[in-house]
Amino acid sequence: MSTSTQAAIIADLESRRLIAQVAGGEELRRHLAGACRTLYCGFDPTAESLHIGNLLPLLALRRFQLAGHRPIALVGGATGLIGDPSFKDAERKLNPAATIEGWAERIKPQLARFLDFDRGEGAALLVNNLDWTQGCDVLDFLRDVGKHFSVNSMIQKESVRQRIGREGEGISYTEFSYMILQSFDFAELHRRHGCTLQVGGSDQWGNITAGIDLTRRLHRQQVYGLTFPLITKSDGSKFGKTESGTIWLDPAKTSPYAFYQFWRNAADADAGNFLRYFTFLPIAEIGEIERADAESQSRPQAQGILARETTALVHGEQGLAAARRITEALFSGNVADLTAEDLRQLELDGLPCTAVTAQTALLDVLVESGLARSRRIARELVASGAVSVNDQTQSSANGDEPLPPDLALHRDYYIIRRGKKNFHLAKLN
RNA sequence: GGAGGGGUUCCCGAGUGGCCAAAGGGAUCAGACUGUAAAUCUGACGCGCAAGCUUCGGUGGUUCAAAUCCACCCCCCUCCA
Repeated sequence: MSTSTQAAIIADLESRRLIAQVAGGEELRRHLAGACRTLYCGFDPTAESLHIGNLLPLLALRRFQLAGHRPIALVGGATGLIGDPSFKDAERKLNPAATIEGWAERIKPQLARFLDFDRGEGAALLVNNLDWTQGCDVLDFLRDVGKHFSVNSMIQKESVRQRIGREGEGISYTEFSYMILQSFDFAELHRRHGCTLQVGGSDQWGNITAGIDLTRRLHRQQVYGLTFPLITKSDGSKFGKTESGTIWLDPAKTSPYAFYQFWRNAADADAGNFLRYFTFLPIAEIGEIERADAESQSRPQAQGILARETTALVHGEQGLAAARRITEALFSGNVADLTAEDLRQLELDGLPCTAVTAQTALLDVLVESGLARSRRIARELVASGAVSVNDQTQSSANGDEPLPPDLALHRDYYIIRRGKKNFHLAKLN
């Protein structure tokens, strides 16, 4: 690995607009040049799977590794027990320790998937901060670590200020201590593995700088920090959520098809940035895509490329193939052309499927499939012409009728559609 | 422990005895226009085909009638100790 590559990581991140804040500035750039450095990013187990909000830092670790550095993915088995209060407007309820532990175990392989653990001096590491926090003696911790923190400066941090200053919500001592734990992680990773850089979302700035301070005080060593920008959407809505909720990385929770569709539906104004943030395409190529889309009067290419790249990254070529098969079948084809095999494959590929009988009324199919929340809503949808079965728009008259048997594709399947892009398979049995 | 302020439909937030399934905003859904985009416009948004039924932290009470009044309880916030 050449020197220039290792140093170029910062320029690459800059060109992708991935740098929000840097602790160390020019010094960090020099530090990264010419040697394989160790950096880390933490991921708390707050659910049974990571979600696309975690994708940006995860991919960044990979970018650093590709540039010749050594990434450490940290699972917050300990910090997950406490809960990060940063920019959260309310105290969160504690989950049982066993739950957190289970989540941590499920998250590990998701982290591992993006990193290379067999790469000589740059080989990635997967650690759990529970390993050095669990047996920690309270008195020792307060004396050796706590003494380095000033509550005065802790309450100044922007990340917790709203919880302390404003009316409405307070902050427990538990959550307030989170910063100390995360700081200790950084210092400990420096001691154990020579880690000199922590990266994270910009909401982590306060925790990262606190860790830099602690490492200096504890080990008299200069370490660095770098944060990524908060991902925003052009319309101001929250990134990473859809009607159906969070976009997870676990294919059992968000199918590759749903994942693909999420990206495919990115707004024009966001697509370019998302390509920079979430793919490894060269920056010049991304610029070219943007230029072409801006000039062309027809449908843009960016979203399709974005969806293919990200889906392949997270779900592999097989997942991508499945996602594209479903997309092809539903959006560009004539469903009548689908073979029995195709339909079976759609079900296997993860298109949601519900079993129905020859007696189930359309309204009930809509409710059972989750396409409508209640029969009353289902009725409304049908009345407004939002529901189609095998490409045939249904009218109110059909609501209480079962799906006509002669309409079943290959005697077995119906493709139920609500609105423009919500599809569901109904299987006759 | 003391004093004060609160808990309303997914969220924010009005409502202080009937006109309340409950204002307004947001989110969401659908339709129109499009390109599976954005913006815009229209409609829906507790459950029910309907009659009607079930909601306003919990329980019990007052009343012809309660989200609104009373009692007790639970939870949250602020300040003091």
